[in-house]
Amino acid sequence: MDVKDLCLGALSFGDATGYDIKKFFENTFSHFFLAGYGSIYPALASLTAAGLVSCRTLAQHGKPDRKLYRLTAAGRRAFLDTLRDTTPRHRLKSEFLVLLYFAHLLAPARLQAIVDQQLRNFDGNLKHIRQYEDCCAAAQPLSPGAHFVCGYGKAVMTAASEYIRAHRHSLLPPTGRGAAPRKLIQARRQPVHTASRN
Amino acid sequence: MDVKDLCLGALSFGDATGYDIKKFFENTFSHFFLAGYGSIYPALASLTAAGLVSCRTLAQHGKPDRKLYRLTAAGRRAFLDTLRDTTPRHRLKSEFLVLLYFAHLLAPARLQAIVDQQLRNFDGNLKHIRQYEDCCAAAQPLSPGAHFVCGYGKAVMTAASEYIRAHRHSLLPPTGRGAAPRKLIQARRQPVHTASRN
DNA sequence: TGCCCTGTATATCAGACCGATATACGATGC
DNA sequence: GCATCGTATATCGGTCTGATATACAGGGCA
Repeated sequence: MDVKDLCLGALSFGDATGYDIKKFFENTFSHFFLAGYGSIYPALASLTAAGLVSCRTLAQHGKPDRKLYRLTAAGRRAFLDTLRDTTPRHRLKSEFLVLLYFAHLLAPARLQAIVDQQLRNFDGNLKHIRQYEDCCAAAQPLSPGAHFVCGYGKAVMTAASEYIRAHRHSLLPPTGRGAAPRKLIQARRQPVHTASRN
Repeated sequence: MDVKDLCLGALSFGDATGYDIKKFFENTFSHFFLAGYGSIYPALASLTAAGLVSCRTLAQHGKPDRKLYRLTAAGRRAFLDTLRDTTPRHRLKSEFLVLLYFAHLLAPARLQAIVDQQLRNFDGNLKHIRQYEDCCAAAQPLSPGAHFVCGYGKAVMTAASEYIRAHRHSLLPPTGRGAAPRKLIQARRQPVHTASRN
């Protein structure tokens, strides 16, 4: 199950350009799967070469041509095969937790900043899911699958936030009154720099 | 923050071989960061070339030589810099949730098998974390960071399991008595095939 | 008017990562 | 006697990541 398969899945809901597909991933899969243009465009080229999608080019004034992709019969079959045969993985990669594992090497202010930032990220993601649900539900009821994965995201991120809020204090040194804690590492104001994921 | 940095972190607890480092990742970071030999050995080679770790070779009878790596002063500094400067990411990649999003294209039996397997995976991971805590705590108390990330893993995976158990029924078609649900995709017995991650 | 930023839309590229595979041998299990 | 597991190294093709390039329309703003 790679980006190619995900593109087939996105196209199973209707024709789309690479740009649209990325939008779809961001709206729909943001909390459990993301792909950048660097994955999507090569994937679409490869799918076209394999005859799993067809492509027609729509000229535009000024802007680059839109390339509208459509699932072929073979593509639809290939996607169903993937759904049937994939052994699904489920994997977290968290530099946030790595950093906290090394809490003993972090300055308290830095630690607090990291934790606060992660809580804000969870809040943002939760808000995004709620908006997605509301916005889609306005058009037509969410499919059971979509509803389930949104609920999953909300449940897990809410639990994560609660755990962090309840236990963040345990990461700080015991703060023995006056026992000035050595500053191991200076905290540094960080530009909020969200990775671009082009 | 890449595998190189994680290797520096692992070596901050003492000298180790590439093999040891992988074991360390599996024991300690399994639920939020994993790296295979294909990442670790090149990383160690590159760190050695950069002077951030030193390496001495211990001959063995029969088996390949052990290459024991040690953090240099420069390596320790580089690691602390990374801890101070990294903007931590936190990212889930779940084919499991992708599959469930497309529940409408899955045969009910397949759906059940996927969900059951994921619940077993969570159970296994939870057991692993508990064992790690018990086993380490026997030697010396867990560091606050280690304790926190273990608790995080347990909280999140418990919440995920509970959510799945509570809502899995919503993924099945409304099962109108006798309204034989079309079998869209046959379920297929899968060899339990856990990815090797060499 | 000029300037910058955002949104639409394509695409490439170096570097990192993933998972499979190869090699080798001792010990353990059946 | 043979298979499997654990120790220990390493490479490799294929994929993914994140930065960057190009190009123009439209809106905000001074």
